[in-house]
Amino acid sequence: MPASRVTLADVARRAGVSRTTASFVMSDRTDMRISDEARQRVLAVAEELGYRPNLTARGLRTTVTRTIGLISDTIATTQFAGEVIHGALDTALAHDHLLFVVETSDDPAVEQRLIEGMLDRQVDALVYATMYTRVATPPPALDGRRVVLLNSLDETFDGPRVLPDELAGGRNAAAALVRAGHTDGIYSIGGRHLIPATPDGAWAGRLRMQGAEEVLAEAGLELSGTVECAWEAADGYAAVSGLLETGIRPRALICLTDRLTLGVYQALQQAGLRIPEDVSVVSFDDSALASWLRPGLTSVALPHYELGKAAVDLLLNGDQSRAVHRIDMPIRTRQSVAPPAADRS
Amino acid sequence: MPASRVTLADVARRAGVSRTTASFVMSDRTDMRISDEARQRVLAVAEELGYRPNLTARGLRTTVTRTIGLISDTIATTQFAGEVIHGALDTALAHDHLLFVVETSDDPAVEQRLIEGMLDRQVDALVYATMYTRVATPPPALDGRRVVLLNSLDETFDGPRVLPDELAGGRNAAAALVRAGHTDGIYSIGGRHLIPATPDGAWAGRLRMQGAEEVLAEAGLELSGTVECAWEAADGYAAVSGLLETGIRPRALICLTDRLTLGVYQALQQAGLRIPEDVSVVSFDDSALASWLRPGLTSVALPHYELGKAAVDLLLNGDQSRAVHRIDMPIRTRQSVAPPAADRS
DNA sequence: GTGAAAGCGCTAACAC
DNA sequence: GTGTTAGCGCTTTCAC
Repeated sequence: MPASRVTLADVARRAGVSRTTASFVMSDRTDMRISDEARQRVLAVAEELGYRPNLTARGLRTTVTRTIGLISDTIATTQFAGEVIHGALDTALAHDHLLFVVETSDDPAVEQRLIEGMLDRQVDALVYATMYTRVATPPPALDGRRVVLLNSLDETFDGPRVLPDELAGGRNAAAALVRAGHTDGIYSIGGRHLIPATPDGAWAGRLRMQGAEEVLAEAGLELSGTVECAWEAADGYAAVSGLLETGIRPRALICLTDRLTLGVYQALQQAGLRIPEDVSVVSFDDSALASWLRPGLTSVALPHYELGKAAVDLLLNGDQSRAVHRIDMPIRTRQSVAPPAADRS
Repeated sequence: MPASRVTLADVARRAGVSRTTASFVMSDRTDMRISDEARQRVLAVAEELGYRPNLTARGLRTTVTRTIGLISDTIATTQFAGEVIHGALDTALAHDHLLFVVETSDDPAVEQRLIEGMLDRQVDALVYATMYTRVATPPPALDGRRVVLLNSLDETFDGPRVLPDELAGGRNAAAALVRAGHTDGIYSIGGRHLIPATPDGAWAGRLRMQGAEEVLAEAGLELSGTVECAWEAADGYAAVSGLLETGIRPRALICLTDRLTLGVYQALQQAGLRIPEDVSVVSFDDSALASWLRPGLTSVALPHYELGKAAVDLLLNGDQSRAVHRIDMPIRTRQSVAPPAADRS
C-alpha cells in the first residue's frame, strides 16, 4: 500500500484543521499566522501518517517541479559523464531537486524527443552538456528556458556557460615540472592536436600549450620540442618511439591526455627508460587510468564533478546572464614526476 | 514564451470541440467513436499550436507518469554506470519514458532522501542497481513498488533480478584459448579473488573460474595454475612477475579484469615476452582500457548496457515475479590471443 | 487565526 | 458521436 496515498486532506481532517492551514504548515510559510498549537498538531499527524506531498500535484499548481534536466551528448563512452552527473546530482540534492538524465548521442531527432519529454514533465531548468569541450548549440526547443551550457564553446549563447580553465591547467602541468627542477629536455607529446583532421588544433590543446609555455618562459625556459599528434594511446606510443629513434633523450614529457600517456609509458618502458628516474611525465585528465598506471601518473584533472556542480548551482541560484565561468583544473600528484637525475649524457 | 502554455482546452476551443473529444483524440483512444472529421481538425490545430500535453497534469489524473527511477550505488567511479544508464535510457525512450537517475554513494540516509524524492514525483517503477555484483537489498521505502534489481545477489528479493551470466562468461574466455589451439601452460591470474579481505572469493570469480575449468575439462585440458589475488593493476603486475621469477613460462593467461591485465601487460613486456606471439591473454570487462592497450585486449564483456536495457524492459512489459534473468557476456576479440608458437623450451 | 472555494491541465463517468 | 461534470492533490485569494 504505497505511502503516497496519504493526502494533505487526510492530514488536515485528522488534525482538525482546514486544508489551507495544513498546506501552510507543510510548506513552512510565515506569511499567514497559524497558532502554534495547530502547527504542532498538523506536524504530528503528518509524521504519524507518513505524509509526503505529491510533487506533481504541487507542480501543477505552482509550475515549479524542483526537477532539472541534464542533457548530455554521450554518457557511456567516458567516465567523465558519470562525474558530471555526480556533481550535478549532489548539488541538486542539496537543494531538494532531482535530475532527469538524458543522452542524445548527437542525434538531433533523439535530442528533440528527449527535450520534449523533459519539457512535458515540466522541468524547471536544464543543463546542456557535452563530454568534451566543443561548440555545441542548444536547439530551438530550449529557447526561452532556463539553461546553462556545460563544456560548450558556443559564443552566441546568451546565458551562463561553465568551462574548464585549460590555460591554468596548462600552467599547472608545466609548474610541476619546473618545481621539480627540470630545466631542459622538456617535450610536449600531443601538443595542440594539429593533425589533418583538426588543422587548427583543439581548443584545449591550444590553451594548455599556451599555459605551459607561459610558465616555462617565466622561469626562463622553453620546450625542447613538441610532437603534434592525436591524443590516443597509439599516438603516444608512436610519438615517443619516434623521438627515441632519432636519438633524442627527453627528461620530461607533458602529455596531453592520460590515454596518450598509456602509450607513452609503453614506449618508455620498452626502451628501458624508468619513470620518473630517467624521465618525468605529467598528463591531463586525471582519469582512473592515471591511478592504475605504474608508477602512478601525475595528471591535471578535468574537473567534471565541479563542472556539473557549478552548472546546477548557476541554474538554482545564479545569475542567468551571459558569462563564462572557468573551473579550476587542479593537478593530482602521484609518482611520475621527480627531479632530473644528474646529467649522464 | 514557453510552448507548454498551450493547453488542451485551447486546442479544443480552436477546433470547435469539447475537451473530452480533444482528449480522446490526443490519446489515440478508440473506445469512443469520434468522427474522422473532428479528429483531423483536432490534430491539425494541435499541430498548428504546437500543443504538448502536460504530463504532470495527466499523471495527477491517471497516476501514471511514464517516468522511472534508476538508483545506483555509484556512478562516477566506473564507466559501467554510464553504460547501464545508456541501456536503461534507450529502452525507456523507446517506450516514451524518462529516467530519474540517482546515486546513493551507499549512504542509507542519502538513499532514503533520494527514493522519497522520486516517489514524491510519482515514478511508476524503479531499478535498484549496483555497479559490481553483490548482495544489495532495497530499503523498505521500496516495498510494494514495482522494482527490479540489477546486479544484486539478494536472494530474499521477491521480484525480477538481472545478472551477468558469469559462468557462461568464464566459458567464453577459456573457449577462445582452446579455439586458438592452446593446450598447456594456461594460467589464471586473479582466480576467485581468494584474498584475506574476501576469504570466500568473489561471486564473479568463482563462476568465471568454474566456467573456464568446465570448458578446459571438456577439451581434456586443465589449468596449469592459478594465482589468487585481488583484481587491480598492481596485483596483475606482481602476480605475473612472481610467476616468471619462479621460472614458469606461461603460454596463455586468463586475467580476471582489464585493470589486472594492465599490470600483466607491463610485467610481460618488461620480461621481453610478446603478446600474443609468446603468450596469449584473455580478460574480463571489455572496458575502454581493453581497446587502448597494445595489442588490443580480447576481453569478455560485462554487459552493462544490456543489464540496463533488460531491467527497464522487465519494468515496462515484463513479468514481475521472482526470477533471475542472466545476461550474456560476449567475448570481444582483439589481438591478444593467437595460436601457441611451436615449443621453444 | 482560519476556512471556503476556485482552479492548475488533464481524464473519465455518464448523459444526451 | 459529442459535451457536461466531477475530480486527481495541491496552493492561494479572499472573506470571516
